[in-house]
Amino acid sequence: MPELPEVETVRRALDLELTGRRIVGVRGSSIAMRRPLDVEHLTAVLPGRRLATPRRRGKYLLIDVDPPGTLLNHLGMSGRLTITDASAPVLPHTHVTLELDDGRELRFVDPRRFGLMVWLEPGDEVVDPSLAALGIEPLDPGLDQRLPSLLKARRAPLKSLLLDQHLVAGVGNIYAAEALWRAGIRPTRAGHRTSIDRLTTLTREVRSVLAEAVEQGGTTIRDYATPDGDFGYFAIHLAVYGRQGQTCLRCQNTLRSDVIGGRTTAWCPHCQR
DNA sequence: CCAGTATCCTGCAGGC
DNA sequence: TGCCTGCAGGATACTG
Repeated sequence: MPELPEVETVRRALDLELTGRRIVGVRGSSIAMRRPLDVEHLTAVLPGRRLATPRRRGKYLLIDVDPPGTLLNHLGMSGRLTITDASAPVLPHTHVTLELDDGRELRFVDPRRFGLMVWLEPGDEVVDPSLAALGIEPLDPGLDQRLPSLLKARRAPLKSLLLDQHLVAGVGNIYAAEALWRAGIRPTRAGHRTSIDRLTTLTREVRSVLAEAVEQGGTTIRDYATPDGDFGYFAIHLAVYGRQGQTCLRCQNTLRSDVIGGRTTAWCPHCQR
């Protein structure tokens, strides 16, 4: 579920709520996830350390602690992080709970187990295979300069290329569809058959749709980071995602949907060329 | 190297 | 009502 804006929103909420808190205990059970979850290991290393300001890379959350080390998290499709009082009921599929020194808990819930929570020693970050392979950070300067030529060099559909985390890190199925609609480009169009001008437009729309979504999440974050609440996910007003069969907001034609690279993609056949 | 497909897992909506 | 199927906002191993 979560794409870059949702992960960034969670990151900000964690920073606001938990930075400076000390971890006093870890609960959970080891289980197969995208990488094996090793709760014994987490229990061995985390207690006594304080939460520092978390970082984000693509859709990965890097929860730094002091003394230094990092809890690497990915929410997959169904993952959630919640801050609760210790007395709050434990949801099904709660895999890891960090007990904090103020009586609250940070819980990682992930029914589908496509997510990830692993410990990184200082220095592990640069060699971690997932992190090391990530492409451009879409909100960093340099995206405009680098992404169009990367897309131009590939023959796959632009929709698939936007989802490739090795090229640009953080775009998922929703925001890829939205950026293509904003740019007026059909999602099946091959990278190498698109002009650099249009790829530049697409690149700008990728950044703007992500930035807007982050902004919207950021403006309401305090309401969501309530002590017993989830961090909500924020979707900006969506023009195409999930709207197949409905009217295009730009040209009033009917939006359709196709499976591209195995992922359902809604788009407008009239104004996306 | 690149492009495309299968796969991991659970929950839920929709059809019968 | 219950059962079955397909699909879900992700990443990656594998095939050709």
